[in-house]
Amino acid sequence: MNLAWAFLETPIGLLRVEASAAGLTRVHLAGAPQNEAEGPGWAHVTRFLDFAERYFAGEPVGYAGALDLSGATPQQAALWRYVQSIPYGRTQSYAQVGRALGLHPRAVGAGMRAVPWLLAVPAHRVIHADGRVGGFAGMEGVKAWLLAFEGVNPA
DNA sequence: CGCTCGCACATGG
DNA sequence: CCATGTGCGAGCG
Repeated sequence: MNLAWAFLETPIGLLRVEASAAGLTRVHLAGAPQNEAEGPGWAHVTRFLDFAERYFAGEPVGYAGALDLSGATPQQAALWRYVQSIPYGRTQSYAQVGRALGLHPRAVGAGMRAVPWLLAVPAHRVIHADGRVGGFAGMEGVKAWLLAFEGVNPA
């Protein structure tokens, strides 16, 4: 697959944004920057960069561009699409998401773990039913930072 | 109250 | 096969 990518310095670290012609394929924290690569998905990359810059500037925006779901299972696709609809500054528990989609709470956690896109799919807005932040692929600090940044009560 | 245990689902290593 | 980004109910101090 011919991919395009770019890097963006943000308050939570260096972000690497990657996309195919179908949409974003990955958004994650990278150690060191590499050369950018334009390709079929470049438009998706720039669209995300625009969103990210506004997000970190404090605007209550959400990424509404395309995501490349070619590698996702049906459950993941449904779950991620649902999570993408959770509005800025709001949170929902794993159980709530599970009830909305007919999935076991634990299955929701499993699905969230596999989210390939930081920010594009606001996985950080899904927390424990009792208010605890929960895990975040080994980066709980990032999750807590994002929630605080959006003005969510620390709990 | 607070802590532990067991169970249920889906995914990735 | 096993350990997760969980929730809920039960049991025990």
